[in-house]
Amino acid sequence: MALTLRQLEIFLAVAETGHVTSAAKRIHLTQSAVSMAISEMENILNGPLFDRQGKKLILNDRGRFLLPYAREIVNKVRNIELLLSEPEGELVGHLHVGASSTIGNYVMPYVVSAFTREHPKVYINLVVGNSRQIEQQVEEGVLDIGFIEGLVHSNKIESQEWLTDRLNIIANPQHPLCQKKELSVHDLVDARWIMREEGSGTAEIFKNTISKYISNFEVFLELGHTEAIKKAVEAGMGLSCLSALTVCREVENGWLKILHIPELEITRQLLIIIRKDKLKTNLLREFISFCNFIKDCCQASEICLTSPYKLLQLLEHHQEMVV
Amino acid sequence: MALTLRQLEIFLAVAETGHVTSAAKRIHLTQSAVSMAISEMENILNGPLFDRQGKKLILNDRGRFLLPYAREIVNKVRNIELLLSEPEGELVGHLHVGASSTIGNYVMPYVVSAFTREHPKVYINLVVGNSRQIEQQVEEGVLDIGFIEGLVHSNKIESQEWLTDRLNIIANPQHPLCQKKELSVHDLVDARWIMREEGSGTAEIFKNTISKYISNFEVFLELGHTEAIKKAVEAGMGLSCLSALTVCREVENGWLKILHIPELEITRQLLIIIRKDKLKTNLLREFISFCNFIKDCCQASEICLTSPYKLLQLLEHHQEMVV
DNA sequence: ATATTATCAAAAATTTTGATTGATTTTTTA
DNA sequence: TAAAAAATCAATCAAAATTTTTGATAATAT
Repeated sequence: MALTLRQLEIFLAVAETGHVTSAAKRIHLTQSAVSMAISEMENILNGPLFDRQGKKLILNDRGRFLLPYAREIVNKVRNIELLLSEPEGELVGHLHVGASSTIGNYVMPYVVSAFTREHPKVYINLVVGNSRQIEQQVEEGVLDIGFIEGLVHSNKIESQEWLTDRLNIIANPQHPLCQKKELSVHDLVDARWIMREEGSGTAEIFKNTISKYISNFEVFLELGHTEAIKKAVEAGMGLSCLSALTVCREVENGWLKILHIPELEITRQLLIIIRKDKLKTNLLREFISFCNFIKDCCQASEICLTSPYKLLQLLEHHQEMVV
Repeated sequence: MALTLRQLEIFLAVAETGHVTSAAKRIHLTQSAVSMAISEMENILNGPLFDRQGKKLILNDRGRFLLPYAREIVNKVRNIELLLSEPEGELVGHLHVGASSTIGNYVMPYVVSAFTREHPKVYINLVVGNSRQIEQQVEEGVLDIGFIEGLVHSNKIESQEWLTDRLNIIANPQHPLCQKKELSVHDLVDARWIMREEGSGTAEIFKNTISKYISNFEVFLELGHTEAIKKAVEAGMGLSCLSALTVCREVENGWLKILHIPELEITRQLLIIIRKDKLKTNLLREFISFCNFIKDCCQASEICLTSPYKLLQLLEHHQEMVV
């Protein structure tokens, strides 16, 4: 690669003015520097780019061919410099975000879409996996930031508390237990349970907790997907226990009902995780503060992010605060 | 305009290798020059482009944002240089050609050797992969041209039809079915099938097609390599279905026989793919026209490229036409 | 006669190198 | 298994090499 950007710039100036001297003035160089740069280019490209008509330099076919490319390339580099070097300017960048399954499927899509709506030049790549995988990829540096349930294992990672998730026991609204007020664990003895299969963190926590109260606790049906479980519960096949984040929309619409049982009020902390030694770019800092804002709002208003619409409401609020 | 093309090149090398030292080797600079160039860029762009993890340099969001632009710009300038600096006369250059497995193993070697025989100063690097990989590398600009079976996914790529491939059902010549004239699908009910294992495009197409006619279609033996399958069929272990390109030599020599079954006449289009915005150098243009010539000849004469010798015959014909 | 381009050697700026330092990773040893 | 030693790597600095730019001059066109 022998051509330089400088040469392309000089070429543009000459092509556009048609004169070496005026081009030199335009880009604050001496006439001699411009002349030499052009002949160097013609050397590199193995042939002339201009027809010399007396004192004028007029593009020949090769020069005409080069012109649009030179323009495009120079413009592109200028744009990039502007975008990346302006610290106060518009936010740009490619952020790699990871989230565990529940967060990744039920929360992050809204967060990501709201954030990119505010910062259209930002591209966010959302990776969904289990908490272990996400943590590992954050540690490796593949991901800039991760959102997980549960604990952090690596000592290279720092975490901060994000939203609090609640495990809800859900039932079809026509279910007999929904009619009763003041439920207790003992009302659940004869219930049929529909749960995620072995390996789900949510299911495990719930089984451990309820086993303390109900000795012969047994799962009636195991399903592989959260959505399938909700459908089964809606259909009245039994009860289940799922993250509030995954069921709040159905609850709002009255398709499912939550059974409040004092002994089984299980909450768990969602965490934001980042490598300790990670240098926070503007973009990353901004994204974190955006997430923290969402956290504050959710805590204050007990709102659950059931729709992009709700998040947008929060955002307007955010805008006001910024202004 | 502070950034230079050199810096972008260096940035690419570091981003792609993840290390300063290996990047330096790749572009024939010292470790120190590379290190300084990167920090100079980070200066110009007012912030880091990499996370330093011990000895590794991993792109951060700003670096990832820059990467595709850097690639594009560097590629563009390289293309322009190549194109404009190419002298008339003897063809020279390094062509990067990719081909999917069948084409790459059974067709391209002949094409490449014939082409370089005509143009001894040309070096061709032939990469074999699956169609997906080849397409991606053509899109990235790693490959100048690709040859694939199946469809193009990227909208940055233009394709043109090349040879037509046929799936042939093959049998040992002593196989009872070879004695019969006028075969139909129903004659295959009791056949033993030897196929490529799960994941082979060819095997998949065939299974889908024959399942329409034979309900309990079952594979008797799965093997990992095309050559192994041919050997097994030659040994009389059963029938198989393979691309005509891979079996035509054995068929010509009488080691295998093709069973023609009207319902199972499966053909598929082989494609030549190139980035839409690729500047075609003399070399690339010449290579494409060479491939098109081969296509025309194969269509006209129903010849299958079973040997370098046959291709040479075609070439003599080509020479005549040129002269 | 004036203005302009091309060319040359000298000056200025920049890129690259070689050597060194400090950190991290891998291998060896206890 | 843990500690010590060796090897590897990135960053930094000053010197060297290279490239770019200048100032002066010759050649050419209006």
